[in-house]
Amino acid sequence: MKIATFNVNSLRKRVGIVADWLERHRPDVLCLQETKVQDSEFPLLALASCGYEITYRGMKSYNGVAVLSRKKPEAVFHGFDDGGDPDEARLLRVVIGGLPIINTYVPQGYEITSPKYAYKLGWYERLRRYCDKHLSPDAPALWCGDMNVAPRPIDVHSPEKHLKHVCYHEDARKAYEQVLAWGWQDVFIRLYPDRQQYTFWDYRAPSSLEANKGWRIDHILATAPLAERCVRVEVDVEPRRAKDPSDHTFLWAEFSI
Amino acid sequence: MKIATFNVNSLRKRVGIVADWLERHRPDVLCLQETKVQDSEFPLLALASCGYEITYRGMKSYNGVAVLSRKKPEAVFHGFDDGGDPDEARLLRVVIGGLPIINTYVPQGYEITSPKYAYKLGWYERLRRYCDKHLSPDAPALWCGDMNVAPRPIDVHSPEKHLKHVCYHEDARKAYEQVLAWGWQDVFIRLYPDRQQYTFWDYRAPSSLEANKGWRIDHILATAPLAERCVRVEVDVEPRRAKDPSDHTFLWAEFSI
DNA sequence: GCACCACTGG
DNA sequence: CCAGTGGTGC
Repeated sequence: MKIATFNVNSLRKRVGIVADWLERHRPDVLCLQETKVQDSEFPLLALASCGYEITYRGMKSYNGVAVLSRKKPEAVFHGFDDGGDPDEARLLRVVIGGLPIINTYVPQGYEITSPKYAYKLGWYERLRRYCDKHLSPDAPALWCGDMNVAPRPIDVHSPEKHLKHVCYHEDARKAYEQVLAWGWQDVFIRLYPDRQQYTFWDYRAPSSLEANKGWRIDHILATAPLAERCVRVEVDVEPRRAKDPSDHTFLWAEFSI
Repeated sequence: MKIATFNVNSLRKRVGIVADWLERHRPDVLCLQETKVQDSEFPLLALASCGYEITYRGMKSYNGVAVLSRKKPEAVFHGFDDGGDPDEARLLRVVIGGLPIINTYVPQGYEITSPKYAYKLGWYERLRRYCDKHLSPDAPALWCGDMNVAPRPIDVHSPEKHLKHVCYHEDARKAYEQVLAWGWQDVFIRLYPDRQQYTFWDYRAPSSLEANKGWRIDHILATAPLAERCVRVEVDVEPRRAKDPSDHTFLWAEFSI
């Protein structure tokens, strides 16, 4: 079983990249973030020939998540159900062949002094409670997405420069780790604890890609019984080097199921 | 001698189309309108390999004219010199090998009830006086550009529907004809009085090109001694069918000199 | 840097 | 429909 995740940074702009990647890699499931498209504008037609079931929830301008799967999900859940703030099309949970899969686009947070950062930290707390409510750490489950957190120094270039960055600041890493403590294992770290491999390179730093100044902020996590069966995890850098790329690239994991 | 004109509708977006066309057609002179680029942003580098002298005057957002010529102009004049309103980078006169060439992007006029339309009509009056002042109808001279006037019924699809259109309204045609009366001959009409051939197809009408619902509003005119030597005039529709086209296409004329 | 938005212009 | 502008977000 092959699972992939990709922050597409506008699906309408990147539908060709996504279709090409699906053709070549044929994952069972692809989680997309930052589709940036309202449901009424979702490019279903351009993806139709790929042969994937498509589950999506978007809004105008910002955020938006989608799950493309070879099998039709038997259940679909949109957003948090905690009665709190709307989650702005950042969370999608599907169940496919009995396996729950959570796809998240976690708030970036802007600056550590910003209310947006407090919202990010709170979002992780809500997510921890969401896991408590809907999943069991003892049963197979997956959590994929753009977490906007680089969990370790190795996961960001020049970590010492980014101690106050919203994606590396202590509080953000702790908030993220608190969700992991529920029962998630990062399958990349599990298989390759010493490997440095980024998934995101900022458009703004002109040579960020050439100089490999990136961040590992997109992650695939699994509960213990599934994590044990993870046999391979890869970042495919090629789409980041393509014409008109997203600032992120694809991360995928293979499970012996 | 081959002379061409093209409303490029943003030179920065169309620099590839222009360079390709120059390579294939090698005109002696190409007049461009609606370059929509400030002089400081003019894409000189992207055009450098074509081997043309480049004369230009632009502004932010709107208008902008340029002349590309195989020979360096011995004189260059920007705008009207009548002490009136600034001409907004709509008029450029060069002298190349002794031949005066005027390149104009005539105001469109918006609506016939608009002050912009009055400005258009006045612009033609100023242009007539400009010809009086700087040129002789008895000496070779060229006037090329987007005139925003379809002079005859055959020059617009469904003329009866466009009687109040700023590019076909009686007053606009009269204002244009008053400049012609100074001593200009439309070389297209001169050679092919019955040919229907448009140079502009609106982006907004989705099938304007497929249904050939266009306008002939780009023109090449010559004074009598030069017009007599015009041997061929063509509209090249191909660039209008290219990817990311301008809404206009190239018009060119060949003179036996 | 590169998406998005709303707006203006033709 | 497709340019341009300025603004926001990451």
